[in-house]
Amino acid sequence: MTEQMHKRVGSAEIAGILRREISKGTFVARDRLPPERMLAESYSVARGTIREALNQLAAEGLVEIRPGSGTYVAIGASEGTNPMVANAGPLELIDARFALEPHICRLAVLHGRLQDFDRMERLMEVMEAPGTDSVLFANADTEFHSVLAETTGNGLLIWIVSQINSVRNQEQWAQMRHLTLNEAIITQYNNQHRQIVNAIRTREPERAAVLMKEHLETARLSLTRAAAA
Amino acid sequence: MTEQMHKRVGSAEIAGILRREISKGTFVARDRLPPERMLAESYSVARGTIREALNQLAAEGLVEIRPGSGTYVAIGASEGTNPMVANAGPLELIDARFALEPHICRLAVLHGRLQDFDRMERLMEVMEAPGTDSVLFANADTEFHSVLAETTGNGLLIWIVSQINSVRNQEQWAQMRHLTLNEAIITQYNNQHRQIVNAIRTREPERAAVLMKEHLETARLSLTRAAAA
DNA sequence: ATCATTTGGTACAAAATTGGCATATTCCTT
DNA sequence: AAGGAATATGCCAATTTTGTACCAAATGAT
Repeated sequence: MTEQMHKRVGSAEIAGILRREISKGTFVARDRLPPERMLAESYSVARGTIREALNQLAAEGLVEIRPGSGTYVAIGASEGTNPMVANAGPLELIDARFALEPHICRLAVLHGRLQDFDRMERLMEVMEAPGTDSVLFANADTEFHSVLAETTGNGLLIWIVSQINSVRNQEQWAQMRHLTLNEAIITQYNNQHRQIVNAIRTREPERAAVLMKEHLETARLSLTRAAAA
Repeated sequence: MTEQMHKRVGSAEIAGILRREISKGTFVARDRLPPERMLAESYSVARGTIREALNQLAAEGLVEIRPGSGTYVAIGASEGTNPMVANAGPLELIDARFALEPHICRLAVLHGRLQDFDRMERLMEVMEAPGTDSVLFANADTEFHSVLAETTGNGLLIWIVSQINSVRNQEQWAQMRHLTLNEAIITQYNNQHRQIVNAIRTREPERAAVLMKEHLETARLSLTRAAAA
C-alpha cells in the first residue's frame, strides 16, 4: 500500500472554498482578493489552479477579474441570502436569538455528547486566549453558538441558526463588533460561555436556558449602549 | 416483483447514502465528491460498487461524471428548497416550534396591535366553524401561527416561521394531518388558541408563553400517539 | 512624465490524479 | 450446480495540476 492518494486539491475545491468565504463575509463586496500568487501559496496550490478556480467564480458572476489590477468581489456577490434576513437589524437578531438559543440549550442537555463538549472547549480556549482580537473572538463566538445548535441534532434548528449566523457576517456587522467588543465584554462573555457549557455538562436544562438568557441580555445591553453612543 | 432482490451491501445502498449526503448538504452544488477509489475505501466497498452507484446518481441527474477530472454535484441538484428544511421530520419541527413560538408570544404581547387581533379572530372563527375539515383547519392553523409571528414585527422571526411553515406544506405532511387531526384534537386546539390570544390581549407575556408551550405539548403528544399507531 | 513594482494572461511539458474498462475470483442467492 | 453481484487487480486514456518562464496591463513612487 505505497500509494498515498493525497486528496487532489483541485480548482473545484478552491472555488468552493472561495465561494464559502465570500458568502461568509470574509471577503466583502467590492473588496480585492489577495493576488493569485499569494492565494496559491496560502492554499498550497499552483497558481494555475487558483486561476482556474477564479475563472469559475468569474463565470458565475461572483468576482470580477481586472488584469493588472486584481480580482474583486462582484457588487451583488452575497445576494444569495434572503432579503428579509439581509435587512435584519441588531435588535431583531437579538430577539430571534432570545427565542431560539435558550431552548437550544435545553435540547443540547438532552443530546450533548463528549465530542460536542470537546468542540466547545476548543472554541472557548480560542476565545479566552490572550492575543484574541475582536474579529477572531467574533468568529469563534459565532461558531460556538453553531456548535450549540448542532449539539441538539435537530437539522431544522441547525439550519435556522446557520441562517441567522449568515446575518452576523454581513458588512455592517463588522463595525458593530468593533464598537461593542471591548476587553471587559469579552471577559464577561467568556465567563457566561463557560457557565452555559458547565450547565449542559451537568445536565441542568433549565439552568442552561436561564444562563443563555442572561448571556443574551448582556449582549442586548452592550448593543443598546453602543447604539446610544 | 422483479425488484424484490434484497442485495447485501449493494450499489443501491451506496447510492442511497450518497443521495442523503448530498441532500443533507455534506456535498453542495458544484462540489467535487471524493474520487471513486477513496469512496470505495471509506465505505469499505469495491470500486465497482461505487462506480455503479455513481452511475445511478448520474442517471438521475444528481451528479455529473467527468472522466479524468472527477464526479461533481450537478448544478441543479437540491436547488430551490433548502435541503435541511425539506428533510425535517415531525419531531424536529415540533422542537423548533418549541424554541420559537413561546418567545414569539412574549414579543407579540409587546407589539400586538388591534389589527393583529382582528386577523387572529378571523382565523379562529374559520377554525371553529362547524363544517371545517382537517385541510381547512390545518391551513388556517398554519396561518394563525404566521400571524402570531408577524405580530412581533420582527422580520427575521417572520421569515424563519415562514420557512418552517413551508415544511408543513410538503406532501408527506398531508397524511400526517389526516392521522392526527380528529374532532377532539381540533376542539382542544381551538380552546388553546383562544387562551393564547386572550393572554396576549391582556398583555401577559409569561402566561401566553406557557399556554403556547402547553399547546405545542398537545401537538407533540397527538403526533407521537399517531406515530405509535 | 518616467520607471519600478505589482498583478493578471499565456504557453508548455512533466507529473499526478481520475474515471473507464477488462479480467479473474469469491460470495451469496436461486 | 448455476447465475448474478460484489471483489480485487491491473492497465489505459482523459484531464488536471504543477512548475517555470515570460508578456502585458495597471499602479504607485520618484
